Amino acid sequence: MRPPEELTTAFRPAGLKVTPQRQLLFRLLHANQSHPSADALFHAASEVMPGISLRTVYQTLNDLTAMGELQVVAVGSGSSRFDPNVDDHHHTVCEDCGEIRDVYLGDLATLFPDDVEGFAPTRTSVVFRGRCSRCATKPDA
Amino acid sequence: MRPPEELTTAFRPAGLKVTPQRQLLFRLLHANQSHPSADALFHAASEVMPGISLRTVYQTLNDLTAMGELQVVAVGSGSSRFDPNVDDHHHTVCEDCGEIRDVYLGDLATLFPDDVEGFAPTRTSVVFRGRCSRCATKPDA
DNA sequence: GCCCCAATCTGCAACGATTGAAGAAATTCC
DNA sequence: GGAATTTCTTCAATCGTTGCAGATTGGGGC
Repeated sequence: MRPPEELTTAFRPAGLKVTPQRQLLFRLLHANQSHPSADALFHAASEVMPGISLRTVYQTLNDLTAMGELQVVAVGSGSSRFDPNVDDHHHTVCEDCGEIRDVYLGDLATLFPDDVEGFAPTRTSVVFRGRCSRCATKPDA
Repeated sequence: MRPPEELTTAFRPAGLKVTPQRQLLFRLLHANQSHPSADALFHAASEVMPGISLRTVYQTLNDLTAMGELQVVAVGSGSSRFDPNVDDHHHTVCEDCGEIRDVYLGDLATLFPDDVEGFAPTRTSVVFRGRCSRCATKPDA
């Protein structure tokens, strides 16, 4: 995701308005590595701007995703997580606490088998599930 | 997933009862390669057994998953898809029609980078997104 | 074959995540 | 500063899924 200032100047030509709510969300998302859910972001935003609505958070997240500034990480159960890192990368997911982290892998071009007829993958996503370091050292749950 | 007869004899010792509803679902799921959603399965079951409830379908799917007879495939948006193939395998997902197919990949042990501190993946899932052969030849949407 | 108890079935309400719609408020361009 | 358009908030609705309650049924023991 581009820095807040750049997004500000990118929104206007696209016919989108730059509101205080959006600017706040730009700031909260920029370089955010926590892969927040819409709700997590809503709570973070509410601390700074009480009264902001969850609907606005969803709206802005969708706009940013449509513009290619965000990537949606679907980990399965629960809510979608949003990733301002739109590089070609992958994720680890902690099955205990839900923490998601970015992982960079080498070239995956050779991964897809030759014998799959008529399917040419455009995007490949790899998810590693396990326990994060914090949860691994916790007393057994 | 084991064949219906084996599941029948496996359920009883586990304190689970073998009902007509469950037997039907065993049959509908066995060797089913369509990765059906709960709802799709509900509709298929309803044709054979009108009056069967969606709740029962969910219940049975959850039981089978807990017993390790089914795998849940979370493709992101929409509903969970259930896979009676519990081999170590992966999936292609058609972004047009939602079709899911199984893909067998070689050893992925070397895929996870060494430099990720404190995370040891227990399960790795790879999803290839693109267009299936049928959708690829369709007039542009 | 019959009984009894535990497990299951159905129907419905409730839940979490997300989106639709309407009216009030704010932003942008001139 | 003003008009037009977008966006904000609020509230209801949707979708997928689960919780609950009461009626029903499978199945081991007799």
